[in-house]
Amino acid sequence: MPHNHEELLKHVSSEMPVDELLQDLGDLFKVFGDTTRIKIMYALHEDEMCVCAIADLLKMTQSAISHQLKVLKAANLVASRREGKTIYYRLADEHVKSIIAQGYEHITE
Amino acid sequence: MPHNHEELLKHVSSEMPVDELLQDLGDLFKVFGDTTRIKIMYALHEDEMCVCAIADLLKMTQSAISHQLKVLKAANLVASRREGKTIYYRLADEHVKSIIAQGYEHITE
DNA sequence: TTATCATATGAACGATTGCTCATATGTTCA
DNA sequence: TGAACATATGAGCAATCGTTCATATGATAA
Repeated sequence: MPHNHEELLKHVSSEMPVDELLQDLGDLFKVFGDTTRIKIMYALHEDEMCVCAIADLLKMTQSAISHQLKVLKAANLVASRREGKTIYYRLADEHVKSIIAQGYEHITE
Repeated sequence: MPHNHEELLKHVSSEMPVDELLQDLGDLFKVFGDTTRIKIMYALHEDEMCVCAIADLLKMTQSAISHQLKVLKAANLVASRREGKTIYYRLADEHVKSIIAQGYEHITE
């Protein structure tokens, strides 16, 4: 007969956040889970940059960068301001830096 | 003529980590970027659990959980110990908790 | 207005991902 | 040894993802 975890499950499931929140958490980290987006966030670490500067820096097309900035913005990880034709992007808040910093710590042990 | 960012790019690129590290960072967060894996890590937040208990908790097949645990283990996010037929998984270190906590803070503002 | 620069966006395509299903491996106990 | 349990794994498939390409939108200056 398979073994029993009723008590454990009762306790653990009472501590689990609701599904919607866990889904949102996954969706947030999914945004961090791409090298291009990580690079963009790293580039914005110190100062705002315009789209074409980011594209130059990463040696990628303007379109690809623009698509990814949209993803980052939808997740509230970057914000932007317009100045004439140019649009400058910056990190939206300090969470971005601390999440990346924690990840960095993990992989560099 | 397109506008110029030479100075900015020179500075920013000097501050960028090497590509391999940025790739590793992306790969790490990719692991966090799935609801099933987030749930598993949350379940292990307080105590170790065996595979079938996790499967019961999440109402998913043993196979699906086992596949995901392999991913988590490859990323050094969980560790395991055997006790007879049963294998117990636990969080590998405190980084898991702090990364999730930072993400949690971000989405709950 | 027209030309040019900066950025955004939609469709399409190849690559990756997460699950299922079937089966293999490993452990215990009779 | 054989049966039952716990877990792992490989193949296959649908769904998602990230890029490219073509084109649209928006702003500025002549």
